[in-house]
Amino acid sequence: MMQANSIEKSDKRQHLIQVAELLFAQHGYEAVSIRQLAKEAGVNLAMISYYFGSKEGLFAAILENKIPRTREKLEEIMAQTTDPWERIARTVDIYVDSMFSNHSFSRVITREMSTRQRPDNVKLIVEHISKNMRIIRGFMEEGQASGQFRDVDNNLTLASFFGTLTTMINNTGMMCMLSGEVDEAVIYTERYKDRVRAHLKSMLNHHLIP
Amino acid sequence: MMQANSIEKSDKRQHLIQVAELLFAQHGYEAVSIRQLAKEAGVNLAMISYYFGSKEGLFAAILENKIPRTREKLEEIMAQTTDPWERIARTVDIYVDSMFSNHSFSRVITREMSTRQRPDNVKLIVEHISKNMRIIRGFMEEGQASGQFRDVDNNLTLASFFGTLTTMINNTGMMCMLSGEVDEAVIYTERYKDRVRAHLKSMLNHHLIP
DNA sequence: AAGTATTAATCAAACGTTTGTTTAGTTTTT
DNA sequence: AAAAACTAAACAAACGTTTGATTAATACTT
Repeated sequence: MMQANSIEKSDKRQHLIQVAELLFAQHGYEAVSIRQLAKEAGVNLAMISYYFGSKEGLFAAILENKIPRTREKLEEIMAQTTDPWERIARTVDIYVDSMFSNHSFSRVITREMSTRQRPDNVKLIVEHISKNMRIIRGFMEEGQASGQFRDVDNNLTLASFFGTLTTMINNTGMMCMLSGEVDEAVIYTERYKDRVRAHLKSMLNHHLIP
Repeated sequence: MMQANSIEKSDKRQHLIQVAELLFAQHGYEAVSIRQLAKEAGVNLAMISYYFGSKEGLFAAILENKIPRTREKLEEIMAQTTDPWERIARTVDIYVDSMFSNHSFSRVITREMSTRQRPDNVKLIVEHISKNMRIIRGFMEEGQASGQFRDVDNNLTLASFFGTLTTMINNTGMMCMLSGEVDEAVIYTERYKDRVRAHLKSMLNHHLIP
């Protein structure tokens, strides 16, 4: 009974987080008012300040739930494989998968990251992501140390990798117009994900391996 | 004094555009209020609606001034060179130059493009940019037709090209953290631009040329 | 176990700003 | 005198946050 209660409580808080994640993903952070949010979640709008202190606090709570996932998968790669190129290839698989599966929220994150507003959120995001990027850079450095990889500009290579994905996700409008496609949903199909994976692997392969 | 006034007046519209471009670039579109804008420009805030109809109209006026430049340069390439790879290489030069020189405003544009808000502006931007991208894709297709280029995924290659640049410009925070750099201004130095040019050319070269 | 005191959760209403836009009137140009 | 340029003030809507009261849950005392 004490357990049941605390679960219920954390459930409401969690519910608010889930609804917020969905709405932020659909319309962007600043486009969603806490009134809209509270209405959609079926709670009083004062509860947002009550639970999270502020709208920004709510956003931070969402982040806290989301970001650690990718890190774990990268560490899995480190544990399971040693070959530098295989590590890169699996990294591509992981990132395409996680960013396309959560494309709406990925858009919120990358958009928020590029904003100069709300520095607390920006700092949180940038720190997490660049930590992951350092791991990937480690993969490249190992390949270079063993002579399997070219001595490329690693940081800019990361920018190309990350930038390809964010462009696909944030600028669906442009990608569709390029493809002569009208339905944006096509971008998020499995078939398209395969294309992105193949492209990134091919490009990085020719870039990294002499 | 009378002369000075009349000159100022005829220039007032243009002055408003210039100040707005600067402020939007510095803080982003929605972060700049028309009050702040009018104050900075030294005009009454009603003049924005008077001249441009709305804040959004002002933004459109800025775009109208800015975007055509790159197109002209691409057409210059088409006129001056025929070798596919040389065309690509010169395209890299042009884009690195124009996006880094106007990095603040480029950020506004790419940010605005990825927003779902303000569809009129988005449409305007996407149409212009994807028209340019089509030209660049034409360069790649010619290289492929003549057998000099690999048969890569052209649209995704464009995403990598464009994404690399926008990531450099929009996510300076992440790039700095990766480089262990504290001063963001370093990203926009000539030395850095050279690095980006070299990276993009090298990557695209290995990607495109067998 | 019953009753009381404390704390947590919830709510409706209002707060004080800020936003983009419009009005109604004045000054300046033509 | 007609038209264009300009202004101060007001407008209505939206924003995130706070308040003060009410209900539900928990702890403590007897």
